Amino acid sequence: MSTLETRLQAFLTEHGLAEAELSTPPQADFGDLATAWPLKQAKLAKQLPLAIAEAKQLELVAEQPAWLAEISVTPPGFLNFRFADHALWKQALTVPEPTQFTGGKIVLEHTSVNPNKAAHIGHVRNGVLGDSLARLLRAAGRQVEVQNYIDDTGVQVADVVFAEQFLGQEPPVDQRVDYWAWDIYSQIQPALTENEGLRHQRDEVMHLLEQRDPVWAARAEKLSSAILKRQLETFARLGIGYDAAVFESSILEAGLWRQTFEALQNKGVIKQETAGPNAGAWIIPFGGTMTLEDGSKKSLDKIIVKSNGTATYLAKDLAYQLGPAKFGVITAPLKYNQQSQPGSKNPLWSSLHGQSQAPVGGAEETITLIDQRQRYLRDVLREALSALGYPVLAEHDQHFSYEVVSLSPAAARDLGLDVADAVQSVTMSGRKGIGIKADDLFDRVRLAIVERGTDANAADLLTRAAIRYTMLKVNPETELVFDFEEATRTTGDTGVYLCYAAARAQSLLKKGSKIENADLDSEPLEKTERALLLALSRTTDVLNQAALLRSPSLVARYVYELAGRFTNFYEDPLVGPIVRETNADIKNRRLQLVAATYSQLIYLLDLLGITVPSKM
RNA sequence: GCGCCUGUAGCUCAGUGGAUAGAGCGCUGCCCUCCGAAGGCAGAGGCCACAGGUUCAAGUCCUGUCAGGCGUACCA
Repeated sequence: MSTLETRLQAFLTEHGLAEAELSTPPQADFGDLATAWPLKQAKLAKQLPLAIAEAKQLELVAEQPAWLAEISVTPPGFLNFRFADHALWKQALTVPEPTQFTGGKIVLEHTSVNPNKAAHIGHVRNGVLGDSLARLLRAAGRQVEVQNYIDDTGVQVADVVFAEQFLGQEPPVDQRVDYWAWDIYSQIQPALTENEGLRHQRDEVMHLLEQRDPVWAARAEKLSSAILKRQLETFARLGIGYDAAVFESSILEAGLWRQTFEALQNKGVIKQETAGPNAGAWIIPFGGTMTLEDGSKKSLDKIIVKSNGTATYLAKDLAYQLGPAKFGVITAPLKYNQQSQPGSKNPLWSSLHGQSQAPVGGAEETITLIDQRQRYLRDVLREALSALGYPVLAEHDQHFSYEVVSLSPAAARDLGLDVADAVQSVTMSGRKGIGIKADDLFDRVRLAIVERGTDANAADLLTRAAIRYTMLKVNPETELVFDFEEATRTTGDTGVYLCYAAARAQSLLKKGSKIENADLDSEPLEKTERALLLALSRTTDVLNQAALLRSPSLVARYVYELAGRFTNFYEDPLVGPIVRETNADIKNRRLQLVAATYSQLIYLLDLLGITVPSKM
């Protein structure tokens, strides 16, 4: 069914206002939607905008459809439209559903935390955005496969495995392995920076991992598997699961990197430098140099294989992108094992020592969700795809970029850091061990919720709601300055408030008598009633916009608005208390509004991965 | 140097070229003998970083300046 907004747009197009853009008027009494079309036309038509508006008004009123109650004009030349209440009712009581998109499979990669440390709040932003985007795209009819890429052969894992040997430390039994690794990883960094010999040893470890040396590969696997297990549990607390875990080691073992390397050579995309600063390395030649502040010069070519023979992150990512897990233009077999995953009924296809075929990969389109620092690398990757002869695939690879999470000075001090007063925010750094671990945050948020007397099950769900909403309500391109006081808040513009609104609605429905065939138009609506009704009727339009822009944040902000409208209605002395209303028609229509609000809130919150506890 | 992102209330953030720039927190007052006070109402608080430009109309678009962050690493 077309929405009221699209019907109005079509109506205007029929009457020569094809370019009319609709917006919400600043005051509800002007109308439900308005256009400034007459103002735009004034110069072209050489008439006063008000005159144009009034002429157009007459023309439109002559053919005014039943679903429009009023077409009015306000200075200096706005055309305003008010929908008929019965049309709003019809729209609001229809289950919202975004327009269905067509297209092949989307492989959406998110989370992808290095399996060498505990997940921190920056990873949480990634996972929440990714999981919510997957839900939104699926609601809009797309087939989405969510992959978690496990970089188990990279330098970060090498660092911890090496540190484990070098520092002679074993993961203690009484401590979480991901927390232990977090500390070990940052502890080894200064030594690696200062001591070149040590660095060489570490590089040798990395080389052995890449060559799949049995001893070192086994060590790395033991560690990274244990850490990954913890990370999956962490994300499960937010209701985040995956369709597949694709391991870098399996990509190497399947020979995908070797094939990619050959293709890059054959197509002349890369070349080996014989002289200069990059001697011995394989590079994508961009040419040119840049001059640093100290006057020294640096090559702008991008290294694919280091002079010591190990591949860079970009190289392995290219093999992943081209291989069967994503676009599948390089067809070495990649096999999987089916596993259970925490907090999800769906199985997880894991490529680690995979043994069977699985319905993974074969993407028409890929979305890679990584923070904006990776922008340049994603651009280079797309350029390499193009150069290899896959310009269409390059276009079908999208980078969903978001800004990092940094720490407020208070949050940084909370970690024991010495922060100057003038500092605005503190960047997290895994290498320095500066950051807030996801589970630590969850525990603190949960504690704040439990302190209000919430039972365990509800507290878990509310924690999830609070965290997810915190990450979603902010525009992804805005740096998120994290603060404990704000994150643990249970009032105001929070996920808890959204759940509260839904819980109130549900409780009201339990107490109110059964909704019969109410005469919805028997008495005029109160202002807050109509504002709520109007919001309910707009939901499908908002979802369409959000799906088109691939913006879960848009949904999040709209849910807050909807919850606010409901609260205004609920608290309105002209409306409540509803269950004591004596006029049956009015009571029933109000309960009808509550029912619609409740089902829409549940539906929208589910798109955000938020489940409302029935009691809180 | 070059490239990308961001400058909106004390703080954290919303804001389709359109009408009187919004929310939460914090601050000041109110409101539970009535449907869940994790709520609501009212108030104070804004040269929308700055300067030009485009436009009937600019927080929004363009140019420049300033400030912050990030990238431009044989780290991912």
